Amino acid sequence: MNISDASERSGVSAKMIRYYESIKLLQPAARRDNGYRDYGDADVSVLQFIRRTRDLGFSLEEVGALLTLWRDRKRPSREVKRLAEAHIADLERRMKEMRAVLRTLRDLAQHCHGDDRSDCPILDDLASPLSTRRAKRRH
Amino acid sequence: MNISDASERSGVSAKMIRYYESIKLLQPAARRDNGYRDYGDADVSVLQFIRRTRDLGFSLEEVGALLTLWRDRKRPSREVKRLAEAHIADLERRMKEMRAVLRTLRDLAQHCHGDDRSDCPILDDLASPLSTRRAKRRH
DNA sequence: CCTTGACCTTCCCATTGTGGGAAGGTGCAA
DNA sequence: TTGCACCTTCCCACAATGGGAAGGTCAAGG
Repeated sequence: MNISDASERSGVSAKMIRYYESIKLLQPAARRDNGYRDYGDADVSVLQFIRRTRDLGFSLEEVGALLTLWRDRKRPSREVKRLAEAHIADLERRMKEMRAVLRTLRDLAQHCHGDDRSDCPILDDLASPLSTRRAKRRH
Repeated sequence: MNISDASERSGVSAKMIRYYESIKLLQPAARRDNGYRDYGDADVSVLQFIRRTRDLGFSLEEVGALLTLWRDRKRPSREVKRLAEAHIADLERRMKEMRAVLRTLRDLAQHCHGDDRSDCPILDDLASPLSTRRAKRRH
């Protein structure tokens, strides 16, 4: 099948399919006489694997590692799990940061009148965060 | 003061200070005779504002808008609040997505032996997500 | 006075993952 | 034959940041 059919079936854009091939995440696709790339069901499966893995937030580098493990019938599941857990830890770290940011933002927004008046605790904080503000003192 | 002092005091790298100037987020800095950029305390304040705003996850475009509002003594706080709340909504949306992803990943990792054996529910799911898997049927 | 090291300047390149679009070839249907 | 929908490669752009080269400047110490 043509690239656009593979794209439709896998949910990966044609552009990205070509890109993945160019960075060697994918084996070079078979070509028809006219130079068109030609895909089979197995290729679509690989593309779906990539799509799913990307959707779970893995980087393309990690996708590559997972693909290799997937293809290796003798892989130790330990390695897959290790990759997954590293990624989980990364997401958890980022979530934690976002939670802290959200807490701050909600707090600031809550205290802002949000009307025609110009005084605004949000801007006040951006200019001089509460966390760094303290009683005046001489240096 | 020189750029590296401004950098140190604001927590914004010299590289980024020049970049912010180049994209017009910052007014062109004053120059000494030798061509060196010259910063004062007010400039450092602006840089700190940017740093803080970036730390809260606003894009440079949003930082620009907030800077403009900050400078405008007659701004309505409504506009600041609107920006903040849009950003909050964005973060909430992303957190929600991440939570869903994390749920899935934790679930998969939990069921993976993580030993020498090759069978692995993580790879199984990537290849064919549970959510799309159903009883065999003919097409 | 000269050297050395720490600054400064601009300019280009790389990153990550994706999309847009141009220029040119191909295949199929009316 | 014409037209349209494909396909190909190639270059550009994005967001925000860092690395590093090539060359100018300044201050301290010999």
